[in-house]
Amino acid sequence: MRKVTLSTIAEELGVSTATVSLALRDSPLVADATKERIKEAASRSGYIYNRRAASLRTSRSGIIGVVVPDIMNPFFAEILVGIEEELGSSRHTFILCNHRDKIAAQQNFIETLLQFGADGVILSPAIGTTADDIRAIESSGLPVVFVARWVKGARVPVFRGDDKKGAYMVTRHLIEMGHRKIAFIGGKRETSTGNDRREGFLAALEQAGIEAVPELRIGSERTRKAGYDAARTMFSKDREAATAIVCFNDLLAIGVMSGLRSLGIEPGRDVAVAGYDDIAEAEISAPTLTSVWNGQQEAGRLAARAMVRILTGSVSEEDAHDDRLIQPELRIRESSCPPKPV
Amino acid sequence: MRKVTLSTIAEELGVSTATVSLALRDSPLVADATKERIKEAASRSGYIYNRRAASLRTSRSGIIGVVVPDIMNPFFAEILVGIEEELGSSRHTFILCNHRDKIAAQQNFIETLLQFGADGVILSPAIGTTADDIRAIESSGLPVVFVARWVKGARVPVFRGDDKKGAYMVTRHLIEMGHRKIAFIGGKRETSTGNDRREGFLAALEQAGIEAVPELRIGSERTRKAGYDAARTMFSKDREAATAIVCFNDLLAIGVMSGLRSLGIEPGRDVAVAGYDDIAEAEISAPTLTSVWNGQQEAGRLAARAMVRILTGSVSEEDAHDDRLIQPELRIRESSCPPKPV
DNA sequence: CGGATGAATTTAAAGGTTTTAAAAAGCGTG
DNA sequence: CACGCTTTTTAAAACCTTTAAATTCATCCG
Repeated sequence: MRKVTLSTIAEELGVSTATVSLALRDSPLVADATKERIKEAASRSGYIYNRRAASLRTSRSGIIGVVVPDIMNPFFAEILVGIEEELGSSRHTFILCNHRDKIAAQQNFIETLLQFGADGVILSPAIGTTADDIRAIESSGLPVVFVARWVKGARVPVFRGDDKKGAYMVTRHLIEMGHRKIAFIGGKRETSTGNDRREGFLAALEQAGIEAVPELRIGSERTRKAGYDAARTMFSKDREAATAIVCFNDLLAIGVMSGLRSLGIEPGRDVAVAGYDDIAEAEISAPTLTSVWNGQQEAGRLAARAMVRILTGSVSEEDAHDDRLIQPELRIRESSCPPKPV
Repeated sequence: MRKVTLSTIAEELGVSTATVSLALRDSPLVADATKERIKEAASRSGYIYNRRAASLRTSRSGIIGVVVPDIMNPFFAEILVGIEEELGSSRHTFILCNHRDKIAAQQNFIETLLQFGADGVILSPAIGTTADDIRAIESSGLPVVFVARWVKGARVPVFRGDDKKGAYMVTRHLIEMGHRKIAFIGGKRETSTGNDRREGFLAALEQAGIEAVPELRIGSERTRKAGYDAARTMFSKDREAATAIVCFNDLLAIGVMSGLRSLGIEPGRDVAVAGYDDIAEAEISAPTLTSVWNGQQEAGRLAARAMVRILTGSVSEEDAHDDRLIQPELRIRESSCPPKPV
C-alpha cells in the first residue's frame, strides 16, 4: 500500500498527472466527465494533497506565523482565538511563538518561518524590537502585520484597541466620580501598549487639571502577582495613598484587589479599582471589575484578515496601511466607587 | 538578487550541491577545510535552509500537530506552554488547533496535518472521539500521544495528572475537616477527565462511608459562568444544601464562589470550596482557593518529549506505552473551612 | 477539402533538497 | 608505476506538484 500521489491516480486512470492536478483543483481546462472520474478515484483511494510538494513549486506554503508575548495571558489568548477563527475560513494554518519578550526567541522564530517558507507573520513584537528588525523581516520576503503592539517607524498595518483613548475613558470615569488622587499601576514604558495607556491616563488628569504625581505611578510586570505586590507596596505605609487605581490590565487589577484586601482595604468601597482588557474574569471577580473592553478577538480577526488580503493581493498599498483602531468601551462594575468621604 | 540555494553556493565555490548539503549538515564525509569554506559562504550569502524541499525528499517535516479543546482555558494554555518549551529544544515546530469539542474541527485539522506531512500529533481529544478515530489517524501515518484527556481502548501513551487520585485527595481533605454533605460541581461525563475526577470524589465518599447523593452532583460546562449559575441553582432554595463543594476545576470554583457570595453565603467561612488544576488565579482569588496541582505544564512537556522520542526512534514499544501519571498535590488555602456549627 | 479554430490532454521542466552508488583523488607500497 | 586502500567528491535519481508550451483530435468554415 504505497502512498497515493497524483501519479498513482493518473496511472490508474490512464491520464497524465497534469490532468489529475488540474481536475482536483476544478480547473476549467479539464472536461467535466474526466473531472468526475478523477475526483472519484482520488477520494476512493484516499489521496492526500501534498502541500510540501505543491508549495515547493508555487512558493506559497499556506503557513502564517503568529508571534505573541505569552499565551498564558488571556489578553493574547483571546487575540489568538480571533486569528484562528479568521484563518480557519481561509485555507491558512498558523504556527505559534511565545517570545516572552525575548528578542532572541522572536528572531529565532522568524528564521524558522523562513525555513518553512511561511507566507507572512502576524506580530505582537517583543520589547526592544526596532523598525530595522521589521524591515529586515519584510525584506526577506515575509509580509508583516502588527496586532496589539507595534513598532514606531515601521510602516506596517497595526490592529489594536485604542489604548490611549480607553485609558483616558476609564480615568475620566474615575475623575467624574470625584477622585483626585488616582494611581496608575503596571505596564512597561517599553511596550507601545504601556506607553499609550499611560498617556491616556495622563491626558485625562491633565484635562481635569489634576497634577500628575510620579509616586502614584508604578511600572511592573503584567501579572496578578505583580499587582498584588504593587498594591501592598503603595498602600502599606499610607492607607490613603490614593483613592482610585487605574491598572494596566485586568490581571494586574485582580492582583491589586487581592493586595488591597490583604491590607484590610476593601476594593470597590474604600478604594476604586479599574482594569483594562475586560477579560472574562472581570465579570466574575469579587468585586466585579470595572474595565475597558478592548476588542482583542476583533483585533486578532482583523489582523488575520488583513494578512490574508495582503497575501491574496486583494489589497491596495493604501488599504494595507489603514491601521484599524478598535474603539474601546467602558464597562463599569462594582469596583468603581466614589472616594471615601473623610 | 535571486534566492540563495544549495546550488548557488555550490556554483560559487565550484563544488557540487551534494557536497554543500553534506557540509552544512556536518557530515563526516566532507573534508574539514571544505566544510569551513562552505559554511562561511553560506552564512555570508544569507542562505536559508529550505525545509519544504528537504522534507519533500526525506518525508520528515519537523511539524507536530497540537490539538486542545480551548486555549482560552488556562489549563490548556499551560499545557501548551509545556509543549512549546519542550519542542523548542528539539528542532520541531507545532501547529495548533482549538477543537472546542467539535469532532468535525478535530477531523479537519488532522486532514490539514496530513497535507503538511506532519510528523505526529499531540492530542487532547474532543468529546466523542472513538478508539477507531485514533486508529485511523495512526494508520494514516501520524503517531499520536494523548495529553490531559485520553480515549478508552486506544493503545496510545497518555500524559496527565492522576485525576482520580487528586479528586480523592481533595475530597478526603474536606471529609477530614468534618464535612459530610459534599457537592460536586461541573465536568462532563463524556470527558475522561470528568469521569476520573468524579470517580475519585465518589471513592473518597465511599471510603468514609458517606452516601452519595445524586442531587449534590451537577454537571456543567467548565467555565466561570457555569460555576456561578450552578452555585445559585444549588443554594438558592436551600442555603444548607451542602457544607462543602468540590469543583471540577478552578475556573468553575471561582465562579461558584462568586455565585455563593451573590446569595450572601461566604465561601471559606459558610461553605468550603475546592477547585482543581491550581491555576495562577487560585492563589490570588478571594478567598484564595484550595486546589489540586495537576502538573499541566509537566504533562505538556512529557507528552512533547514522548512524541519526539517516538519520532527519533529512540523509544522502545514498551516505553511508548508507559503512561505517565503525574502525581497531584493538594494545595490547601483559605477557601477550606470546617462545616459551620449548627 | 485544406486549413483554421477550439477543446482536451499531455509533455517536460522546474522547484531545492537528500541520498546512493560510483567516480575521482590522494597516498603509500611493493 | 601499478596496485590497493582510504578519503573526498560527484552525478543522478527521487520526492510530488504546478504550469507553460506543445500536441492531439474533432469540428467548422470558406
